[in-house]
Amino acid sequence: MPTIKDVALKAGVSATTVSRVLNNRGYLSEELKHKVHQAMEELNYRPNELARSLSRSKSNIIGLIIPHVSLPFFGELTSHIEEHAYREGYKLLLCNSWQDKQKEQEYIHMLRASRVDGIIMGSHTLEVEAYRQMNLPLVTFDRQISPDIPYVCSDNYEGGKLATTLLIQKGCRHLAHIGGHPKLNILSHLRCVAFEDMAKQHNLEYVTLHTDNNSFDFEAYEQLLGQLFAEHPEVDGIFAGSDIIAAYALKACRTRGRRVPEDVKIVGYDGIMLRSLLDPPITTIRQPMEAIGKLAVDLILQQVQGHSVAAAHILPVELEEGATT
Amino acid sequence: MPTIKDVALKAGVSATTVSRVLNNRGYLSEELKHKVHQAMEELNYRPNELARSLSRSKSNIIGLIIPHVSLPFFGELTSHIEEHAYREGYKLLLCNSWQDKQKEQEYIHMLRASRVDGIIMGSHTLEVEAYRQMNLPLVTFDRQISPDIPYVCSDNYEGGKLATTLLIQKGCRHLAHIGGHPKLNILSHLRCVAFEDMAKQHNLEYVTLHTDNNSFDFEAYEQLLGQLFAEHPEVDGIFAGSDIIAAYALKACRTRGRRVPEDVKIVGYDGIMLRSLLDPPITTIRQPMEAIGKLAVDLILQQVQGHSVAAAHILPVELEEGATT
DNA sequence: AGGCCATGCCGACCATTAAAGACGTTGCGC
DNA sequence: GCGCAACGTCTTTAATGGTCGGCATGGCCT
Repeated sequence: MPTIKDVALKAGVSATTVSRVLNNRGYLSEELKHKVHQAMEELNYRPNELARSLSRSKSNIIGLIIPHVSLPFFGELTSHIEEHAYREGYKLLLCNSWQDKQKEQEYIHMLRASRVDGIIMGSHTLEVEAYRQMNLPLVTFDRQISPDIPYVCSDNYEGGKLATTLLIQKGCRHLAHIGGHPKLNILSHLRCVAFEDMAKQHNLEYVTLHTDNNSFDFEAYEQLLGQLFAEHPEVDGIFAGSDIIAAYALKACRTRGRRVPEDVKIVGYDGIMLRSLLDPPITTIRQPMEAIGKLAVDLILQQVQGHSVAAAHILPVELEEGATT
Repeated sequence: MPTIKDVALKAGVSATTVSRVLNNRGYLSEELKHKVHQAMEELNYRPNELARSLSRSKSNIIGLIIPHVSLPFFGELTSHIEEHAYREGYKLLLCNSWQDKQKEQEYIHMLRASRVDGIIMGSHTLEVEAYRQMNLPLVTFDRQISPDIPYVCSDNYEGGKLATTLLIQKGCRHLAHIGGHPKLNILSHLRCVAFEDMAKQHNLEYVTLHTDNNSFDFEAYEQLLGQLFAEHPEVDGIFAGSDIIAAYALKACRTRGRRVPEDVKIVGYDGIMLRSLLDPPITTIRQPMEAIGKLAVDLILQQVQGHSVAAAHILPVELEEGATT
């Protein structure tokens, strides 16, 4: 790989001058620019980003820690984040935490050592102190860590309210909610809170089920649904914490001969693209994933530029009716 | 962020000694090691990977270019690649090419500029020359670019054969294949070739449909299936080029009142985890994704270490029967 | 005395950037 | 018409944070 010196030699100027042409800094004659550009092309030169990063103390890399890219929601979110980051001249270092405390901590260390300019956290298993200590631009998704760390999330409460209200309005009298995260500091838990509030408000019976570990285990979902139908056969309305869970609910209904939406109505959450391959299409609360991804990147960039940013960033959700209600 | 000098000062030794402790080089007394480690901990010191990379001319970063992480197959593959890379001390820079020529080229430039140690390509829209020019450890997935660039793929022909044979054996007489990539140099096209070979061998009628652009457009799949059922209502066996396409096929059958598997049988390809949320579970040809991911990483590492590697790496597939056959 | 062990010090090196300096030409004020 | 600053253009030097090799310096052991 040619270096700046090779270019300098070929163009008959000093390395600094090449650097100045690269960055368009200071006084540069047209002739010189041309000469240098030509030399760069002939050598197929690309400036070494490692050296640039070291010199400028800025890597233009954003670290992304999520539970797992292969989860549809996080896959889509990652796509959007990557796209906006790239558009702004940033690269994305991907880390799958598997929702594991130790992995998450290791990744944080690794990203700090790599001098990433900021970290977007979609996985949060650690204690508050661990995040505050890292002393780096940070944005979390769906968790409020402390008043000075910005977070992005969808309007979880409103989403839960919309979903539950729809079920009630469509005539459901025995409601159930199945969610993934029982932890209170995870904002998605507000979906559950809203569900319970609505059910109480309408004096309806309701059940709430959660996976006990903080994971995204597909088998756990199947088990939970089995449990739900065994213990509460009267349930006629399910608000699922994600579209994936909704898909399992749909499958569980079909297996047990419950017709959807006639006998049981189902509402999901997220609005992942893949729901289009389910049949019937599920009703869901759509999160604005693209906006979330863009905002997460922007909040990192603003912090990088030294601006202070607001803590709460709650984006609106939208009810999208399919054929399961 | 503290530097090696800060650690040296705190421990009362020279920076060289700290570097020696870091890299376990030369003679080091236990006492010294302890002293230095303590200083590092107290300062929460992490060596600057940018500086190390620059100095060693090795970044320990692998670039991954794929069409899109949010496609389930690539999401899962990415997960495995990331996991194995991390286990070997490598980081992963993620690039979604959107199957776009220009983006792919830009990403290649960017990754070279970032001095990644190697590139895993799961997206290939460019001409052969573009790949050969990059002069970097490279591994491609599902495409043979040239005899000296190693590639990893599943046994596409065998997979196509297994799928088609199963359909025939189960009594299908009017076969159809729906695939995504009509390009011949993409190895997954062999699935289609095997399909046609088998159909001919058994003297059966068959249709082959492809999306015309080289994309993964979900709507195109739906359209294609509509076309298939309109023009060839007699079709009773579908070999889909992916599980996603199979899911759409399933949906299309249901919409049109064709029972699966009684009237139409369906076999997919890939074996993505998400197929477990489909109902009925689809029969599929499972690619060993974890092995593919691991191998791709290993092939990069071997090249990094200067070993020459074999070109072809074809991993076995497995037929997994669900309830769509 | 010679060999091993443990550390320090110096400088080159990686590729690039930032700040300051050099140098010939002009223009301006007095 | 002389001194001096400004100007445009490029170069020199130092810094970024770490690695690495060589060489020097002791102390301890045999």
